Amino acid sequence: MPRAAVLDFETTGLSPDLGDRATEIAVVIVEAGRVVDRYASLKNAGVAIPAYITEFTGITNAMVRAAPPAATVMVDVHKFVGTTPLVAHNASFDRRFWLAELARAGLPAQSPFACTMRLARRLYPNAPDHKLGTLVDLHRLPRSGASHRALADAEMAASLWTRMAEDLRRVHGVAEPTYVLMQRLQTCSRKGVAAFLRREAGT
DNA sequence: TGCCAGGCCCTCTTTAGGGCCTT
Repeated sequence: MPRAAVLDFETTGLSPDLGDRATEIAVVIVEAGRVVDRYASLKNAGVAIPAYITEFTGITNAMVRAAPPAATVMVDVHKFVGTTPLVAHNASFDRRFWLAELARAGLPAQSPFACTMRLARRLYPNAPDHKLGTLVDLHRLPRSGASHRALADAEMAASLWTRMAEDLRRVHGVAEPTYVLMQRLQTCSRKGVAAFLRREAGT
């Protein structure tokens, strides 16, 4: 399995277009099915965190006030990720914040995104739902740290990504489940998944 | 003025609507 950077943001809300900001970021680098590096930091974006968000994530205004400036963190994490392709659970959410936070810091965004939620909907259509926590429990993957904190959620998404690559190999007979293959799989129609997998397995 | 996410994905669809998922 090729190198991938699994990303998770905690934020003040759902939309950077409405002024929401990232309060924490974590990136877990996976390579050959193993975690080989980690980055995590709270970020001081100079905005207040709504009480319901603090209740949800455990991240307080005092915690982000003591954190490095948002731009500093983005410079660091941008360097950390480099050209490694990105992965996130419900990537459309993290991608919007990734682009918005990089733009605010004056940094270019080049990495592609793959989405563990879209992949899971195709590989595990009968799961009770496709929330990250449900899928982690379904596959009995480890839960480390507090849910709804960036590093714990990034670790869980990384475990899920690795598990999906394993399942492509072991269950579906795909010899080499590359990042690009998984990115293509996530855009298959539901009816097209079986044919795609048969084609990739050469059967 | 008042309201406010957005993209995916299914279906009783495509001249649309509503649930899911992220914080």
